Amino acid sequence: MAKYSKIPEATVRRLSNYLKCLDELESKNEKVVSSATLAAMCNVNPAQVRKDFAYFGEFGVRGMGYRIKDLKNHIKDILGINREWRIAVVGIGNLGSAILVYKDFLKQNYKIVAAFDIDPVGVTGRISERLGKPVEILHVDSLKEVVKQRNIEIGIITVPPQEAQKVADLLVEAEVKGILNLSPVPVRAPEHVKIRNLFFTSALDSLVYYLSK
Amino acid sequence: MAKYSKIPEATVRRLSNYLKCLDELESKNEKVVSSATLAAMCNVNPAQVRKDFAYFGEFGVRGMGYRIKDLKNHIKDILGINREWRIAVVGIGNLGSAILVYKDFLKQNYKIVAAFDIDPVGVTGRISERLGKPVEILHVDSLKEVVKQRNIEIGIITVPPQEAQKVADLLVEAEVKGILNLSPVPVRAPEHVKIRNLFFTSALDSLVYYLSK
DNA sequence: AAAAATTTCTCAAGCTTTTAACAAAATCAA
DNA sequence: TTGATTTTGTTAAAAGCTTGAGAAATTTTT
Repeated sequence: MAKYSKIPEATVRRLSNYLKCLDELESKNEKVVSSATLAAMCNVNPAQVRKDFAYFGEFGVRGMGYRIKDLKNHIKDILGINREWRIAVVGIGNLGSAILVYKDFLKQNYKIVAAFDIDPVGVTGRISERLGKPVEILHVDSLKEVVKQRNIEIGIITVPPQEAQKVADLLVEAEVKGILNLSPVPVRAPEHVKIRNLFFTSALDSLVYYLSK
Repeated sequence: MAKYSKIPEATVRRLSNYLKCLDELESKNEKVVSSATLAAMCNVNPAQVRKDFAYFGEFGVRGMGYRIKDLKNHIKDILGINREWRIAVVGIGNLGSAILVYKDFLKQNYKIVAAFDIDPVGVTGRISERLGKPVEILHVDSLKEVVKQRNIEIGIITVPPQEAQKVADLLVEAEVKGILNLSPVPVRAPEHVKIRNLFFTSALDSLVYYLSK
């Protein structure tokens, strides 16, 4: 991991993607995969696949390919997702509650260990009803305290746009390390807190750009 | 628009982002913005901002900057979002219903004109109750027919992973032009149908990669 | 009206990323 | 065991993207 000083951001994105494709292969009981096959699944160049892995070591077997189980572990190690990450969701509206019960998180090492809203009582009934079991939703006022108590490192923002920055500030104050913002406005934080803004409309915008030609 | 043959994908992503920041400026009653200011808001280099626009024409005024209103229109023209895009959402579970009522789509020219589920009756009650108004949810069996009737060009997939590819195939058959896949597995389609896979866990993966160092 | 200041636009240099090509190593077949 | 085949890992070339610097145009100041 010292051989290369800088890893392209695109490589990181692709690693996460390879992982998804490896899951797919594994579910089809494949044991081994070549860079060519994986590349085809991910719409990238086979040389790219090999190069992406080469940044971090030698994971393959020449003449054979990559053992899927091993490769998955290597990628998880690289990404840092071979351990549990404790997450808080802030804003339990439609999107927030969708995230709360999002099955895919459970399979990963992402664990939602707290949910906050400005109206926990009003919201709790609605959510619990929908889930068929009670979910503990706390008032945002307790965010700082609870985030620290529960060792939460990541916050997911699913509040309305006008509240998004305020919540981001709260999360920063509570000393989370990273923020995933799903509200439709960009939020900002000091250098030491990493932010990912994920906008549905941006995904559509870029899709539409390519449709329009 | 003939000066440059190929536009970097990163430029397209940034254009969509500039738009978000311009909205923000406009809401603060700003009329004009310089590449320096916009760059700072978007965490990019000012030269990058100017270059991104230069691909498509001359939108600025020297010594002054960019008129926000004009610039927004230019960007919308470039992206192709200055007209209405008609969308179908398939899979009205938690995430699907969140998307259905997602306020940000309404403000854009993205219009959800159909919703499908495998169990429209069971789901309708739940959704309508939550929205306080009845929402028409159709059976997936009618997808092809309705997509054509209603001139739908984009499909959003929010079904469980094991159904995702099937739904993608259905949408392709119904001749949509593009697909936004929010299910947690990659879906594939023939060349002529554009796909955007948007995975929550991928956003977290890349966030975590940078947190782990 | 002229000078100073500002800011875009353009060009080219510099840097990064991707791709191709090939040597090296392992597997597979005879 | 040997030879043929496969497929990785590596290097270097090619392509692509970002950035800096300066000319050109506009605004602001004097």
